[in-house]
Amino acid sequence: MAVTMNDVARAAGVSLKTVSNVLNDYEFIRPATKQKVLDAIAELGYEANLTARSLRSGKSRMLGLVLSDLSAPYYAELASRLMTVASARGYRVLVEQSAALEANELSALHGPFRQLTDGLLFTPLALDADTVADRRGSKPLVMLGEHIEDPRFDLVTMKNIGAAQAMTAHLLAGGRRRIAVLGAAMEDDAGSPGLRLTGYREALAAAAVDFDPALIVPSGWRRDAGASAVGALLDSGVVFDAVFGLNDALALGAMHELLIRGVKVPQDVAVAGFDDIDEARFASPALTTVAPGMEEIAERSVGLLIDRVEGTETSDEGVHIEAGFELKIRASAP
Amino acid sequence: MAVTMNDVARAAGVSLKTVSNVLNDYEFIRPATKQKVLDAIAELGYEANLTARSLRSGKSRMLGLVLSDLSAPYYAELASRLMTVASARGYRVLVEQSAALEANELSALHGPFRQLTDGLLFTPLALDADTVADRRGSKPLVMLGEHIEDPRFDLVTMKNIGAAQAMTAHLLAGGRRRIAVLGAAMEDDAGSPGLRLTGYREALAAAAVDFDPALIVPSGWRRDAGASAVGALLDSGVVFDAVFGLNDALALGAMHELLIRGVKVPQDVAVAGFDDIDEARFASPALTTVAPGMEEIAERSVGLLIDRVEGTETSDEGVHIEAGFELKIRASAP
DNA sequence: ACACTTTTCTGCAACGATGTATCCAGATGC
DNA sequence: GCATCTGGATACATCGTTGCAGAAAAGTGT
Repeated sequence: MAVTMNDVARAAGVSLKTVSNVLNDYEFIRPATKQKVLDAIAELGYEANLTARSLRSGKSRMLGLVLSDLSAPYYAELASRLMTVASARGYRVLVEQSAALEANELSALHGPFRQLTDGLLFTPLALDADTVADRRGSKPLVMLGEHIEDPRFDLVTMKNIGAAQAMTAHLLAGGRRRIAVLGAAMEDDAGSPGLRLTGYREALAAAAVDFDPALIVPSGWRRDAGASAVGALLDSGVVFDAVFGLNDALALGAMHELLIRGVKVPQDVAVAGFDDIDEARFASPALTTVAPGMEEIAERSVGLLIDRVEGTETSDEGVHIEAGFELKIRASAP
Repeated sequence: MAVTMNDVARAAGVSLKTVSNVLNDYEFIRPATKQKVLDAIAELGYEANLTARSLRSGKSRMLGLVLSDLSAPYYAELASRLMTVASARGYRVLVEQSAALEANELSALHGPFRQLTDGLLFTPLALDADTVADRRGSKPLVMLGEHIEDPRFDLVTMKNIGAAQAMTAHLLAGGRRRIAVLGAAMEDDAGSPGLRLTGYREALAAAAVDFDPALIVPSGWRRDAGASAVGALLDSGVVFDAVFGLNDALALGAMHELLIRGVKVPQDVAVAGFDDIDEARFASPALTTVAPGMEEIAERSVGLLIDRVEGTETSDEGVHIEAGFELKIRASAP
């Protein structure tokens, strides 16, 4: 059916292996021979069989991306960029959605997904460092976005603490004193929510503003979670003059609920988010948020992973990359 | 390194082929033998090598999804659902972004991407039917979302015309008479923009409202395009009392621009969109839009493609599925 | 002309699974 | 008692590549 290397070899009057050598840029081939082979390839329309190549070589030129939910705007934008960067280096990205469930994250690390890829970009939400470290096999793994402080892993992340602190400081500078935080559990110390909450507390401390646990509302990270979290807060009668959503979707959901209930943004309550998804710019009012250097994260994480896969990067300790951030001050919290 | 079938065979004291037979549910195996094999598999932690299986069987259990840009919210939500549906049937989805460029769409149809997958879900934006029909190989292809009227292809789409007509009728019923349309070129007849524009014109005709070409603004389909399109319209001095964005991102960008410029939504100008992405519900004001049956589209397109791949669906003519739609009337155009 | 490198090309085995053909043992039929 | 059948297992070839080792050809030095 399909044209194989054998057909090309026959057409070019050389051995099968010579065709392989041409395709793999083997050094010692006479230009004339090479040309014969290339001509035969062009004439027959030969395409290398990637599956066979992959079986033989053990490489698939695919990178795995494990995240909770591709429909979340931050992940969608990140995935899109990661694919573009990977593509430029000749790799494809295979996405696996974990729904932030431990079982799914485990199966992504251990199951067939791992086999199909040369390395993994992993956003752990349910698993802890030790569990991840126990994974079978030894394919490269780059942690993404989450801050699992562990020298065993490569990590590309953002300045969660610093950025949250800067944003909180901005809200404080705007005269806000009762800043509600949506999306973090109090006790939660690892992962983005905990880190961002830490940044928030540091900013409060620096400004000598009291920390009030009543302002901390645990919730999911989607729009509907933000809406119901802020709704519950309003219902509870807790007074607040700003809302810091630990991601943009959350913040936008919260802003929607505030406006629905007649709370003016930013006059009554300022709203800030985190991620700077495209949607934030076009919200009404436009959402003040943290741009966490997604471009940089995409480029460096894919770059690092491919370097690991190809053996270019060899350091024993995990490489640790932290992208810079930028505050985007917009109408929702000027 | 990895455990192979051979190791299992040795451990179980049977032949390699018997292990294969157990894994492939071959009928005639003594329960005792089967158990021995299963025990050995469990003990050694054997996992079938998907690449080898794929080389031998010619199937990869991967479906390709070609779309313009995964970061566009509609596509992100669709891709997420498609993956979930495919996963339930034991397939993975490999995404390829075309950026709506002809070259990329062609390479998705002809290049290595085709090889890696058992079938394609294809959203053609640049290619026409004949070009697609010319593709090499004969792997199943299901057209997605776009309405390429052609019996050669399977197609899962939405009621573009009917839905646009219903939405326009709704705006007319609300007393709007100067409804601007963003995202369509006048002459464009194929594809979603053209079809939705047709629905718009039909609704105008049914209500005996004159069609004014000045109200039709061609533009891209992203938020920034919507913002600049409506900005240009305002600047041009054309009078309008409603905006129909041919997708939600566009409509939301437009709404943002209107509000920025002090135009009241919906009092001065009503805004409607198309797609019902999650963001629409939480916009301020919430966006009136068309829910195009994405759930149904995801389920039926993946179902159809897998049926083709597995040979369950065998009709010679392209199967044609049209999902139902629903108007979501919200505050932006009550 | 001979030994010795270096360049150029080739054959064979292997990657890890599955399809086809076959073989063996026991049951069945007459 | 011998041919026939069927359930249960196996051997071998095969999918389309690449790694390894080595052969053939070409160049080098004396």
